[in-house]
Amino acid sequence: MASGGAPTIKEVAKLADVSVGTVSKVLNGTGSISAVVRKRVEDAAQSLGYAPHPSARSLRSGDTKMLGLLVADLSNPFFLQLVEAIEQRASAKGYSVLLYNSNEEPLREKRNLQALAAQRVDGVFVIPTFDPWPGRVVAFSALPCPIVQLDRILEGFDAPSVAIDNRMAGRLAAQHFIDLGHRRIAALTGSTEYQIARHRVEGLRTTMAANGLSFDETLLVQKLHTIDDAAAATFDVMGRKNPPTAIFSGNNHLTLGLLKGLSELELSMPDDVSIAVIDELPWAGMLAGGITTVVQPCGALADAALASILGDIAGSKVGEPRTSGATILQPDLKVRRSTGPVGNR
Amino acid sequence: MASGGAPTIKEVAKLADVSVGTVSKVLNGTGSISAVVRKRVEDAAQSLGYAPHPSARSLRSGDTKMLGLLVADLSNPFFLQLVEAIEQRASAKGYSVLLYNSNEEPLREKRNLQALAAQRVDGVFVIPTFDPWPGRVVAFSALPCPIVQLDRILEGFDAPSVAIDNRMAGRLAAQHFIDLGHRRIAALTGSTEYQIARHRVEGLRTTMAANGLSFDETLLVQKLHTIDDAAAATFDVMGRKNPPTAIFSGNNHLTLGLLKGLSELELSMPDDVSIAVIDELPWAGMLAGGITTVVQPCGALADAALASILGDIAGSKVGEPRTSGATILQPDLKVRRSTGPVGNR
DNA sequence: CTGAAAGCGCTAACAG
DNA sequence: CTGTTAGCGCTTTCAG
Repeated sequence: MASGGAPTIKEVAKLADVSVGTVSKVLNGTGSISAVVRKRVEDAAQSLGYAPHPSARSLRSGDTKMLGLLVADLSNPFFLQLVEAIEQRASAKGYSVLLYNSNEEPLREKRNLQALAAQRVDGVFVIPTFDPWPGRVVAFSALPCPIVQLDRILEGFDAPSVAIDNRMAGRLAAQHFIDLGHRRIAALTGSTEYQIARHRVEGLRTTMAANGLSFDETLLVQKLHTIDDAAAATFDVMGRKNPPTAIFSGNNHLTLGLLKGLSELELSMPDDVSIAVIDELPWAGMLAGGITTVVQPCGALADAALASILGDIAGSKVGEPRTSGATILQPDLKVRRSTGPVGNR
Repeated sequence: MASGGAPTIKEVAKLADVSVGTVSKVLNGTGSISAVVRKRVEDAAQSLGYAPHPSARSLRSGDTKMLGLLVADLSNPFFLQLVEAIEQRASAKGYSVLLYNSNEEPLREKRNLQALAAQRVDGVFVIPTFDPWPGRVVAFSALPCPIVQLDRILEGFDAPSVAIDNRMAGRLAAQHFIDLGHRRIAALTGSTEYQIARHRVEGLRTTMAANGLSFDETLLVQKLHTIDDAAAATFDVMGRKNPPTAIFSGNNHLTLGLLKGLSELELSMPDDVSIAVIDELPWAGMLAGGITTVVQPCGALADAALASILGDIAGSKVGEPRTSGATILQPDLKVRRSTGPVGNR
């Protein structure tokens, strides 16, 4: 065995009896090369199993063909779907994905960002953690590459973003409930200090109002965080003398608590109460009939995010300013058997 | 603004009024440097926000500080937990993780492997897809870096592996059932052409035998793949004149089908039937009482896998042969309320 | 159309 | 102890 490591462009050149420059041109399709030489080079590269050394390529060309993916919480099924969709599309475009999970820990997000910044990736997708850390927006802004925010949009961070119309998400659920005759609707939601939760609740409210209904504010349970929070809230509202006939859950996490609460109360859907939630729980199909869900178009979100990054990458070459538009896609209501007409009680 | 790009070692050298070699030594802790110079260099690097260019570093040193993670199916909650555990540990050791999802598609695994091979990562974790593709073992063996197989072990692929004792997993479940008085035990399992499923069933069988019981082979439903397969199998066995009092599910996927089947049959656990399954479903807590589960020690698996890779990386420097031992860890039975004593029917 | 050579940023040998 | 220098493998002018 002659050489220990992987074949270099030099060896290809020697085998094809041309210069390294020529090999590079052939393999990159730059410059003009005669057919015979092209063939010789391609054969030589093929027979040696040559692949260009990424570090050497990057060092010259300045790009890395890698994209960073900074996820607030991998165990959130919705974020995971986003990760899957992005990985697939990035791969198809010839990019590799560097994955960082923040696990909803601000400190971890900070460290991940530092690691990412040192990596010289060509672009970054970020789903920010819920809780901020000091200097976060500044740190994100200082990234020397295109960045796109997904789902959660940071206040004051002027970078492109891709998310759904969260007001519409609330509206779809509310209208569905109303169409089924529900009037007493409860809502479980996170802290409305954050845009997402606020918009979702706004959607509920405006749709109720548009139908001439007023939202019973005592049935709006906010600032819920943990699964147990949501379960407790479920206990609370369903235990009142005049309980709601329908419950809305504002995210994946709270839905788990809602289901847990209902299960412990031995209430069944939709007979005892109708529920509609935001974000698909992939395994909810095991519940007979499934759960009526406002689903986000993960594929389209990933497409838009990747387009934003790649457009920015191309744009940066001609010195264009970083685009910072907000892409807003529409969610979709999937009606399943957790919701039914009111009044069988 | 003077320079457009990120600061280089040269600029640090100029600012600190030393040579680039000295800067390199200070920053890498190699060679011996006087305290004053060290301080000057560190300050200069600090104030410029200098971070070494990874491509340049890699080109010289030959390593990339990146690890590849080739996952059969990201949407499998168990694999996802493994990914989370590995990412966390790799990050802590200063490695970045390149993620590739095969989505159980052999072709995608093949393409991912090619991409990975071209990336010159320092090591690879692989959870192979269930179905093979022509030349798979050869392709994996040709990787020019340490590799470790996780969970699924490829027949004929002589590389280090980390997995649990799958026979023990079957034994734990069987013994638990038997202790509760169950005698008619059904099992849902994948194709026993694969080691994992085979070992799990073996564990069931030997434990039954050790307790003087014989396994009713008509209650062993093999070659199940989809969720609907498992649901149909559940319908089948529970619909017999003499149905089982307990059901075992061999993996995450089949558990979903089992739950779906039971839900549609309106059978409840553990009153109508006890169930015990392999692999945690993170969201199963919403089912009142949870599901009795044989859990795999994800953290320990990740630790072992990383140690194997890093050990191999260190080893390869002194020219040691690639270690190819199989690390086998023990699973753990978490008893919850889906199992109960037999005979309340 | 093809070859020669510079140099991306860094590390490691070798001089001093 | 510190500086100088030769490349790592590749792309890209610039000559021919």
